[in-house]
Amino acid sequence: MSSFMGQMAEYPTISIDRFDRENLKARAYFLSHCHKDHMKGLRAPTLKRRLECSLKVYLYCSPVTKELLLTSPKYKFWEKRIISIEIETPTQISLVDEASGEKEEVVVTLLPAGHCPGSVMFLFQGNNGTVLYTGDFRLAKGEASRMELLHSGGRVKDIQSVYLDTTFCDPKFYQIPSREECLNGIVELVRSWITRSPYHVVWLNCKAAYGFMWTDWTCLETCRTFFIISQQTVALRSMPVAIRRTGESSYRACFSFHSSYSEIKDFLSYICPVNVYPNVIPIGTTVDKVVEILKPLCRSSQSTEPKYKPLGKLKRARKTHLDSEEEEDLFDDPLPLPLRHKAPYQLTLHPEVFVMTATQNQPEQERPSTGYLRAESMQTFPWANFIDCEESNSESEEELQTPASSKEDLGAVTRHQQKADVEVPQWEVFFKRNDEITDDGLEHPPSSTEAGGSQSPKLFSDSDGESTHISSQNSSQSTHISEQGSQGWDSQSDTVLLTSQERKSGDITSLNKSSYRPRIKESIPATQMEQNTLCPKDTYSDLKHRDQDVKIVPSVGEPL
DNA sequence: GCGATCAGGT
DNA sequence: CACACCTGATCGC
Repeated sequence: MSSFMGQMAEYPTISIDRFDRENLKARAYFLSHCHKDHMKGLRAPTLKRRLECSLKVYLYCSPVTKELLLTSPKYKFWEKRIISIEIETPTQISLVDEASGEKEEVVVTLLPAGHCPGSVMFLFQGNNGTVLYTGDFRLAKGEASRMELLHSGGRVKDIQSVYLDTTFCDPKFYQIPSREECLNGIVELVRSWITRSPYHVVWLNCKAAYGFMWTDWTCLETCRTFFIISQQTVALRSMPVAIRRTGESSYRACFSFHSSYSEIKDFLSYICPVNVYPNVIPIGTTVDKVVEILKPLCRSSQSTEPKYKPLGKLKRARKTHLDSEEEEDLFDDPLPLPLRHKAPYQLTLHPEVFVMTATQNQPEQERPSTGYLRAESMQTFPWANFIDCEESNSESEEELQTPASSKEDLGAVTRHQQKADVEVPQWEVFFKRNDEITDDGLEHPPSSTEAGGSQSPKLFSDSDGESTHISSQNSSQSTHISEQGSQGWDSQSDTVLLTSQERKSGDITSLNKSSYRPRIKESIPATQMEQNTLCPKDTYSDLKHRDQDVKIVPSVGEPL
């Protein structure tokens, strides 16, 4: 829970992620992402009144955040007062005091934060120095080094202060399975199930409201948070897959939308600011403890170090305080580094994946195996190798198969897929079923005859029943930017069934491609064009880095 | 009726 | 333990 009060020391007329109290006087508002704890006061009558009086006050955020925010009618009054800024596009903003006319210019750059859809960090540059507000972020080791706009002249920018997401800034969260590890684990688990037959489907039971306002698989994004408990962290460090079986038919994925302790340290030591301010004080720790951890990574604690160091040296220096094993490769490239995001940004996976057999026209006795999904099995599954997949399943997961499918030979999976056209299960029935039993919490499976022929009643059983699901390690509540709550959304949008149709249209590994790929100086969307005026790069005289294009937004009252 | 806050839940 | 919500109860305006 963010304890950031909204204002930064260097630019106190700006308010970020807080919209109450002192922030009601801000000259400009910034929203890093659409999570409620970063939106305090955003729809309060006091702020609404202020907007009506102060016509020059705007809210700046990413295009995705704007869309998400305006999805809720409760925030519609912001519609004409939100200016979306493209990712990685330095944009000049005028901070005007409406009473005195006093004006201050800042350049803000949005950098992907990897926390949830639309989430960004804000990099401010102006007369009071360069400051970085991370919001909530999950960045893998080395990702800061790949952010071009954090660099200038081949080295990291001179950053005065970092306002840092310290949610897991505690050694007990030293390592958390990476996005990629988690994703790979889930993808393999899903693959191992759905490739069995067209009737083996995966039910993604999504409680998150806005993970699914997109329409295809490449946007499997939710804002649910996964995290892991410390004891399991240790165990998982040796595991290639961040998934473990938690019940007869349930799996849990260890994942976090916040950077781990080591990732935080990696990030901060790379940025090496003069000051660092924790945005979050985790329960059980104190500001002092967090600062004690972070301060040594700041410039002020490294008096012997020159203010600027070539990155190559920085990289080597990092190893003195980071006992990391695998960062060699990440930092060997000379700067400015090309953007080569190995790990996708903003790719988040669904918390709960119900794996089940659509047993229409099939006998029902699928039997999920018990115990852990073996890490070794996962490892031996090449991405697009169904044969290996089946071999790995042959023992422990043999019981998963229906009698019908268990009789099939190893090549049957492919044939199944080819036959899917004529044997596709009636997915509508599942959804309908789901709707009907929603209030019962899936406790009461429909009769097999209702669902059509030999439809397995266990299809709708609870997670400990015959179906299988993957859920978070510590199930967390989903994010609803809509004030309507999840009920405000079609219940079908809360669940997604992965079927053979999807398998045909695109390999499941396309999940891996759903990355947000930041582009520098990308073309401006029409909406952006309407709002922002592109101006020559040298118009902002205070800008320290004239080699970068800067967009200027009309923040002083021009009708948008 | 509304918002703020808290407790308890996932 | 930790997130980011949810619902429901209570209180004050």
